[in-house]
Amino acid sequence: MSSEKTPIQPASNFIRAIIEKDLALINYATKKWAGSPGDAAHQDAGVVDTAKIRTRFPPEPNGYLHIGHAKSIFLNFGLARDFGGVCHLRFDDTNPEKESQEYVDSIADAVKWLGFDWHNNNESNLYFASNYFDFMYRAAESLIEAGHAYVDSQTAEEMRITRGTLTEAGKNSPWRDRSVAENLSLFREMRDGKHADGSLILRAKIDMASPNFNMRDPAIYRVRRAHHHNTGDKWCIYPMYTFAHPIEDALERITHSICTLEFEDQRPFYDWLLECLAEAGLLAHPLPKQYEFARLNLTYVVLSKRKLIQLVEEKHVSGWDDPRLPTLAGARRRGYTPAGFKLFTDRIGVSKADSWIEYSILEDSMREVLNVDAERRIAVLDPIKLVIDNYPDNQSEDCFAPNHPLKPELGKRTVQLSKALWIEREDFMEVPSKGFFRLTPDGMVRLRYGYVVKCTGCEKDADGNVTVVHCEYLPDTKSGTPGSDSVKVKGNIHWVSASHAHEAEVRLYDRLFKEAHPGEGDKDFLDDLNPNSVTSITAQLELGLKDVSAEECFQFERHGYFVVDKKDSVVGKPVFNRTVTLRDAWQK
RNA sequence: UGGGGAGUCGCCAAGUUGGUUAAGGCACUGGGUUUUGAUCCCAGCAUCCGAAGGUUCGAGUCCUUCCUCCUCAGCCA
Repeated sequence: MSSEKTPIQPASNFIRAIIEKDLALINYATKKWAGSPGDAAHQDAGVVDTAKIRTRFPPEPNGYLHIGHAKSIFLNFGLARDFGGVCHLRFDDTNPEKESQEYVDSIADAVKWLGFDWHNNNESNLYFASNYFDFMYRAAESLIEAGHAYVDSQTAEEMRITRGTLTEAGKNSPWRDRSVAENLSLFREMRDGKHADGSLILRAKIDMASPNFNMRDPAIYRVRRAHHHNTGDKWCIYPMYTFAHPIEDALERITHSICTLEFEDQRPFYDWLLECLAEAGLLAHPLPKQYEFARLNLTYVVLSKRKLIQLVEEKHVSGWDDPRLPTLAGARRRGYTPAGFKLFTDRIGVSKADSWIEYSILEDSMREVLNVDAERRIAVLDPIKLVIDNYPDNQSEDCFAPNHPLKPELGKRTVQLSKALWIEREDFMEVPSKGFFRLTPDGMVRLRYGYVVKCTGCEKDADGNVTVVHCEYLPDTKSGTPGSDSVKVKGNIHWVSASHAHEAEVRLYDRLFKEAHPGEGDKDFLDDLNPNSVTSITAQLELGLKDVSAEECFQFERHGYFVVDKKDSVVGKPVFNRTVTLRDAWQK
C-alpha cells in the first residue's frame, strides 16, 4: 500500500540542510518569544521560544490559491512540523486596492483543507501585515532619523528614468539630500493626508549605482488613499512589499523566511533593512533569514495569476472552482485530495533549479492515495445492452462484490444480476482487434462477480451500429461458488442490471490544455486549450451509488476515481466528477 | 554586453569538509501474482554528473575558461 511506499523520512533538500545547521546555533536555541508579534522590547521580555523554528506562509489576499501554493504550504508547514517549530499563516495585505476579506476566507479554508493548523498552544499564529502598520510607520521614521531614508518629490516617471538601466548606474534624486528634519516633517505630512497620491514617496537611501536595482533607493512608503479591508481609512500611506515583508517576518520572529526565486535579488535589501532596524534597537536578534526555492511549473497547466483570471473572466471555465482549474478550490471539486498533494510534494522535492514537473506525477500521486482510500463501485459510462438469452425472464439474483480488494474488512455489498444488463460499449467488438480479449462473437468473458458468458452475436441498427449484444451464461461459473473457475477466461467485464440501475450525470474531465507548455513561444495560451477537457454523460450506476454524500470518492472499477461533486449534487441525485482514470496498459 | 541564480538518467532529485561500483522517486522495459488490461511483487535502467582544460594518488564535488537557461529597470507582491 502507499503508506509503505511513501518515504517515512522526508527527502533531504537544501533548506532542511540549512535548518539542521541553524538548529545547532545558540542564538536560535535561546531566542525569545513573548507570545505574540512585536518589537525588540516586546520579544526580549518574553521567554525562550518553545518553537524551535518559525516559518510562515504569507499569501496576499488578492486571489485564489493554486497548486503552486500547495507546494509552498507543504514546505513551510511541513518544515515547522518536522523541526519542532510552528508555521504562521500571515496575510500580506499591504496593498488595499487589490485585497479583500473574501480572499482571506478562501485562503484560510484552503490551508485548513490541506490539513494544516497555525495554532500553537493558545496562540493563533494567524496574522495580518496590516496589523503592523503602526510599527512600520515607526520603523520608517527611525530610518529617516538615521539618515537611511528620504522623501522624494520626483514623479514615478522621473524615478523610472533616473533609476538607470541594466548596464548604467542610476542618478541621485535632486531631493536625496533633504535634511532629516525636512524628511521627517514631509513624511508626517504624507501620513496626515497633506499630499496627493503619488506626489511624494519615501525611499530608502542606499546606492543609486548599485548593480542590484533593489538597492537603488527603493520606494518603501507610498501615498494611496484607499480603503483597507482591515484598517479601514486609518491610513493614507501604505508600505511597499520590499519594506513590509522583512519587518513582518522580524516582528513574528520568523527564523526561516522561505520564498520563491524571483525574490533572490531582494535579499540584500531584506538584510540591509533588518540590520538598520536592529541597530536602531527596534528589532531583536536573531533576525530572520530569507531563502529562495524554485516555484512549481506543471506541464499542461497555467499557474500565473493573470492567466487564471483570464480563464475565469472570459468564461473558458465555469469559475474559480472549475474542476479543470489548478486552483485548490478546483482541485478539490475534481476529487484531488490533501493526501495526494502531500505525496506529490514529497515526490517533486525542493530545489533552486527551474523545472517543469510532468503533470502525470500529480495524477499518479492522486491514483496512489485513492487506490488505498476509495471504495470500489460499478458504473457503466457508455452503456449498451447485453441480454443473457438463456437467463429466465423476470428473475434476478444477488451477486457479491467486495468494497475494497485491499481491505477485506470493508466487506461486500450485493448487486443484482438479471437477464438484461448494461455493459460498456467498448467491451464488445464484433471484429476484435489484435490483443482484444473482452466480448466478441463466440468469445467468452466473465461478468465480474457473476457468471462466465459466451457471446452469441449482436443486433444492429440501420446504420450498422450495435444496439444489443446477446450471450448465454454458464450456470456453474458464478463467482464465489465452488468450481466457479472451472472455465478459464481472460476477459473480465463490469455490468449493471438494467432494471436495477441508477442513472446519473458523470463529468469526464481531461487536461485543460492540449500542449505541455501552453502559450510557449509567442503563441496565445488560449489557443492551446483542449476543446475536449470536459464531457458530460449519463451513466448507469449500481444502485448503491444513488445515496452518497458530497465529496465521497469511489473507484468505478476499470474506469478510474470519481468524486461526488459538492456543488451540483442534490440528495438522491449525485453528480460525479472523474478525478483521474485508472492506468491502462492496453493501447487501443 | 551589469547584477543575482541554475545546469547530475525521458521528468524530478540526493550527493557532508574531494576518497572505493553516482541515493531515491516517477516514467520506461522485461518477468510473476491477480475475477479491475488496475493494484501488488521481482528484475533491468547514467563508466557518467552543461563543455573544455587544469590541480590531485584520487573530483559531480577544488581552479580556469566557455556554453545554455531563468531572473531584475511597479509608487505590485
